[in-house]
Amino acid sequence: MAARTTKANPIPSVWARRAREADQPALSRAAIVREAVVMLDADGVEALSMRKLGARLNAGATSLYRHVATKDELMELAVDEVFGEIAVPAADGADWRAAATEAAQSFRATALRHRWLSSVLGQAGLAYLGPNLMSFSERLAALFADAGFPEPERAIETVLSYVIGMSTTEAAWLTTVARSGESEADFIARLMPAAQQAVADHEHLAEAYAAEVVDPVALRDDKFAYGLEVVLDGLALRRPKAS
Amino acid sequence: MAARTTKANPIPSVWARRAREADQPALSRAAIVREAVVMLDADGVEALSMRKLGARLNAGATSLYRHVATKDELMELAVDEVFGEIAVPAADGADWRAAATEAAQSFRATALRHRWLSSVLGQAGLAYLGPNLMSFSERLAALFADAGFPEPERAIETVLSYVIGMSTTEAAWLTTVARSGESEADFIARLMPAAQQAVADHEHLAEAYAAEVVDPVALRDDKFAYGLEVVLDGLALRRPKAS
DNA sequence: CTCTCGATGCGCACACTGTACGCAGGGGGG
DNA sequence: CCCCCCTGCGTACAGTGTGCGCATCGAGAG
Repeated sequence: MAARTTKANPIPSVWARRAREADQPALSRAAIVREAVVMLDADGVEALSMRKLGARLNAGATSLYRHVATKDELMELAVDEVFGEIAVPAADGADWRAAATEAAQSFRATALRHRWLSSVLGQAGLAYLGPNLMSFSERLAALFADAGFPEPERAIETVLSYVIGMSTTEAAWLTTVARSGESEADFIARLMPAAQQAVADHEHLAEAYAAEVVDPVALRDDKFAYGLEVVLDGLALRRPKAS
Repeated sequence: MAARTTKANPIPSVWARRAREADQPALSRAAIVREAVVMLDADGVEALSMRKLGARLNAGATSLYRHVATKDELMELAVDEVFGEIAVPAADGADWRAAATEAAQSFRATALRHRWLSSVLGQAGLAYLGPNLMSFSERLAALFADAGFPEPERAIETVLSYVIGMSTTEAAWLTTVARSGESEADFIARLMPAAQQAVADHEHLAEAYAAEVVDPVALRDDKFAYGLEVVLDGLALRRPKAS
């Protein structure tokens, strides 16, 4: 029956001819990447499969491969996509510390908003050459060059390493918390007995674990800011004008 | 035919009864973890499967599950295993900078020797409570407490974040290089044209990419040492005795 | 000695993954 | 008008982690 059409339209030229294409902007690399980021944000890196992503876009899994060579390439694109969210202030020369702090905070916020980012970076690093990553680096370079650092890349790598390391640790922690389904404070409370026992015969650690955590979010904010100040102090010592 | 035995011994009580068990120490959690680390080192994190690991140990895939609850747990154990390789000097009070530097270098060396470490840390963080990770943390805490820092954890987290971030980036880069099959210098040489083109209209980046890389290994060593000095300088400013 | 029991290893099966391949259909250029 | 190329998809394959139940074996009880 109906030898011409395989299954979609029983009769050619009916009411809703290609109605789907009208409301869905078909399939495009941009739409795929956007939806992939949404899925990654929602359920983490192990929950993103080509089949599920295709289904979300009203498409078959293998259709995606017309726009994206491979899943790894998709991840590269997703990484570059979220790098576009990081705000690096333009170099205005005056207050490089404030600018660097703002950039670092923006990076951290992005990494915590997209908790899969760090783990993907760990597998592929910053070796990508995506446009957003490029302009991110360029703006950072401009900032530190403008501040008078003779080797801006060194400064960038130092502060970026700190920010990446701290954000990675935080993101991993928050992922663990999220998997438990509890609030961060509840999770900590439930974990405390086990942790204190594990730490019992390590005197310095026991001391560190003794304090009660009242506001975990503020505590993490503080830690990040503290370390950032340390790094920026160390860099300030190396800025020619200063000494 | 031989209704009793399914397939292994055609005749009971023959010459080589249980010969295999004699030379192979059976299967144990320790042996599994050890071999898993070997496989991870050799071919990276995506090449480790329970089937292949089982085969390497003359065992079936599912036999491993008698000793390890899940693959994730195996990875936790592997992480703790390699944390045992990191050498943190005992606190001797005098030269905390030298001790911290040694610990940081040892961490980096371990992370580069086991390049899968960073990517796993990105997925699970330092939330593990394994014994080696515990004593690693304890020794670090002792070191900084002995140096007179009032909040040793803050100092630890700062320097550790830097070290993790830098090591992660390096490990990811080295993994990319290794996949190409070329030496690091050759890979860089081959990449230069593409990189310089991608960087063409970013003036500060172009400047940074202009220099020729003659000894990539030494360059990476330098970068790491530079950033580490920056961080330690920043910490030194906060040590009570110093100011 | 026999009998039983707990620990260990393993084959099978299931649901799921990334992706190669070749076919169908529709829009744009000759 | 026809043709061709681009896009989407169904099928298929090799591989994954792991639950389940059975076979085996060493040790201890009678």
